[in-house]
Amino acid sequence: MRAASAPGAARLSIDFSRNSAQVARRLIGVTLLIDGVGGIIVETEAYDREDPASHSFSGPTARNAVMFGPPGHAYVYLSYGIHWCLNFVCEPKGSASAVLIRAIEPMAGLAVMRRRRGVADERLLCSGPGRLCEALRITALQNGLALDRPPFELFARQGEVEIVTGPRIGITKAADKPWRYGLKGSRFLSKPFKPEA
DNA sequence: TGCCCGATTAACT
DNA sequence: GTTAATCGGGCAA
Repeated sequence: MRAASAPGAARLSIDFSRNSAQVARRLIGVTLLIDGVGGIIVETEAYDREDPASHSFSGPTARNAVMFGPPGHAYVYLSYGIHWCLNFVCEPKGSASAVLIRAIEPMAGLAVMRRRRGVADERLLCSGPGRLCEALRITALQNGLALDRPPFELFARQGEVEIVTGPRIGITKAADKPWRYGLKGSRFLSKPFKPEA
């Protein structure tokens, strides 16, 4: 991955040559910008080909083709006929694994996001996969684009972050798998994590 | 070709 | 807590 462009910004330290669960964990705290609009990733979910809940479970199709391609690219799909969802494709290549970006903490372009979303509450701008795609204007146009060049920008997190895990949301298959990752205590999660036992 | 369902959200009761 | 909105993918016929 090439470093992000802004002067003085932390160099991107994550890569996608790992399985989706590891990438999902490492993405928490990373800053994602699209055309300069975005914020800190606070919630992700992992999917791979062995996973009955994954789009890639039944093999390659026109829709999920990007998942079977090289890592470090964006897989965007339409959910429930209404909402776009953004994923990052991971290694190992051919595993058709990806990480769903479920929520970000808005940091840049707040006014633009509010206009696109039609809501003023900061916590409702990007707290959910469909919401953040509307705020960042992600559509099928971004499907298949590389994440290491415009309009995408990724910045490594500043320090260590506390990460919580839990079952994924909105699925019926393999719903017990704890492949949801979140930034502990974040106010911008799409749903709270169950407190640790 | 038709039918069912979904990695969601917002507006209800 | 429940449900409508809304449409493309995937599978059966």
